[in-house]
Amino acid sequence: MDHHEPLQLERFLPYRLSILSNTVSHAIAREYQQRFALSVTEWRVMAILARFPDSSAREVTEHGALDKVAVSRAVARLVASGRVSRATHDGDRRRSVLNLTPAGWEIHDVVAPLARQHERDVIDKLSADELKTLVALLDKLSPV
Amino acid sequence: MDHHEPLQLERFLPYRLSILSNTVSHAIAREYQQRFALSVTEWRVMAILARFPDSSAREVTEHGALDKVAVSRAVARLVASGRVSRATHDGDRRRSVLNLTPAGWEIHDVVAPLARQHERDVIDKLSADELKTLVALLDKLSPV
DNA sequence: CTTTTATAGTTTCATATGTAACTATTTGCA
DNA sequence: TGCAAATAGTTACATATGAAACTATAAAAG
Repeated sequence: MDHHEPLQLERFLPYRLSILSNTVSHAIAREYQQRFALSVTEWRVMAILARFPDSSAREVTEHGALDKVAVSRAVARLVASGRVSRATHDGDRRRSVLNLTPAGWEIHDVVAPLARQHERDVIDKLSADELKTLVALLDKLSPV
Repeated sequence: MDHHEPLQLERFLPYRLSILSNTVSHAIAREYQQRFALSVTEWRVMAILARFPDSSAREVTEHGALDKVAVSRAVARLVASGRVSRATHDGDRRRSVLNLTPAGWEIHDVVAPLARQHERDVIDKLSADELKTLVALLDKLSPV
């Protein structure tokens, strides 16, 4: 009585996405991990603060779909290493106001182009139209 | 002299992929994590063994783009909990021959449909044509 | 007001993970 | 043969991560 139905992994979407995403993120991470002693989460927080200055920790978690504990820890390390400044929000003393410091921007300005180059390596496998289509499809799938 | 170029995260592909992938995988994992005391890696190994019986540990790492240490540990736990059997390969005593046990198949036959349902929840946001297109685009992007 | 409830963020603890070093076995080749 | 190099897998260590409990502050309700 053998009647199992294994997942067709090679066509299983969550699995495909996971492999692709990990491969790409990992490739980018290799470039900055040792060079700047920067974890993936730390870099992600920096990228979010570059794009959305004056964010609170919670806003960072929302922008990045990150865990709040992970953000708390990454921010602590980034503040300790002088890459991010932390102030208290006027009018709500629970909230933090986070920004890249000049040292943080310096790193950002090196890593961001590396990340862009890696993205380019990936998307160069697609035509302009295909890329447009892919982004549109991802928009449709996005939980947000 | 302020001339920084933050990544447009909301359009940055690696970032989009990572968020989507994490969100989907996490949603699936919630269902089996506590219920079967099964980690994500363990489930992934089980799914691979269901699809590719008699795999060695190395073959599992290749099919799943997983780390060999992660696989070694997951297999150890799965063998300990009686969900996977491990034999030695005839003719190469370094290699293991891994398979789901009946207990492993029982869990597989519960979790696989859950995973499929979650995939469906995601995919249902797309038309049949759109899904076809997405899979084709992912094929193009895939490192393998 | 002042008490309850919600929110921002941190800390603690147990577990997961990655890198590098290690063991065992096999293969290649002098 | 027999020894160097490669391969399968494990172990050890340091670090990362997630869930739950905790602190501090703010908002809402009575």
